[in-house]
Amino acid sequence: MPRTEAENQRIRDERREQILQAAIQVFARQGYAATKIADIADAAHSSHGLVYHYFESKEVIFMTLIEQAERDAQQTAAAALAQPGDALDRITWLVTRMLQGLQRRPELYMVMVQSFASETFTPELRKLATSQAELIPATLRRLIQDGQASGRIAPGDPDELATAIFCCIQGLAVNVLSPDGLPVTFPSPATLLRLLKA
Amino acid sequence: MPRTEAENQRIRDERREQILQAAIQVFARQGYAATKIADIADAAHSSHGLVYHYFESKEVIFMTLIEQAERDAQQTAAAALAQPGDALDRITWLVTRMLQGLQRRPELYMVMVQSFASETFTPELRKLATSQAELIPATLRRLIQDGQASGRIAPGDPDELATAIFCCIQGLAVNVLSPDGLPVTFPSPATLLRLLKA
DNA sequence: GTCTATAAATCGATAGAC
DNA sequence: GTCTATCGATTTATAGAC
Repeated sequence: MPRTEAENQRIRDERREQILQAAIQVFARQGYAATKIADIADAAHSSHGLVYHYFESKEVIFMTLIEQAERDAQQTAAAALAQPGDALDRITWLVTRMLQGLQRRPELYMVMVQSFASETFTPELRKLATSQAELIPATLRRLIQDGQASGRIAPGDPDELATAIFCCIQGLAVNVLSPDGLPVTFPSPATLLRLLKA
Repeated sequence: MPRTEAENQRIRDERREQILQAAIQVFARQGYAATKIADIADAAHSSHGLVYHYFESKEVIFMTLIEQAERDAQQTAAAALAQPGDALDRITWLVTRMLQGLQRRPELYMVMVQSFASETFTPELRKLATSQAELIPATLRRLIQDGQASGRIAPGDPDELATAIFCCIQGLAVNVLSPDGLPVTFPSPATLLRLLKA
């Protein structure tokens, strides 16, 4: 009794996702260049031939992950702006959410960091990475300006403050995934938001 | 007329240093794994054969740079603790110095980040990297505790605060060197130290 | 749908000429 | 002291069997 087409489709979808999940784990910890297709295949419990059956190249796999991360970031940014309350409430929500995301899935943040930290990627990927890298800081900056206008956030260059918060998040991503790194003490949202305290 | 031995030595020293400086530029921007010996040779205006005349392997070059960065960090940490004034003055000095270093030589910070951000290095190098990665946060933590004891620094988990400051520095290193990154607005020391404001 | 075998290209490292 | 030529190992990607 042959498999139905629907079941084949399900198997393919699962395998593809399995490979992507394996890839993000390895990319985040070894970096793109140091990651071999065989590493991804091993982590996905498949042969390396199968990886090429589902993806054209190593770069396409990475690109797929970056696109995924970008959609995630766009949703987060939009949700932050739509949050109830005033600007400070929205920033608090945004920072809290990113810190949570960082603890739950640090790999996603780490591949984003890598995507715009290396000169070796194709222009296409770099363009995607940089546009993404600007999204969160831009959102933060805007909210900080709003909060300063209403007096709930202390004065100071919004650009500096947004950069400080964003860089802290990125630095955390690097540290959490550090192989033999001692356990990182995550700053609470409240701690980070001291930067903005009026 | 043959070259004197002293002159030969000078030539060798210069070449070696030239290769190291070329290497740190390339490593910081492309990452260790993506960097080819040929890239370093090109940047140093030499052949790749010559690079191997001065260094055993690619890893030894990287290791040499990390050791250099580690000595630098140790001196900085020691100097911070020996600074006049109270704990807050010392932290201010330390943060200011790191931010300056980051603007003058971001490559040094970037290779440090890379050294403990990847699983692919030898245990020896990893050990060096992690011990270094702990040095600055530990110094910060200690100074924060001192400052809190004397009341000049606001209460709060010293570990969280030290992590936040340290991660921000590291995140900045990544962003400054981002290839097509828009110019990064460096937070001033005062901005960063809002985290500690009593 | 999955695997093994292999082709093709790349890169770290060495040898030897000048 | 510096370079070019080359070896050898690794790795991306493909072809074909099951």
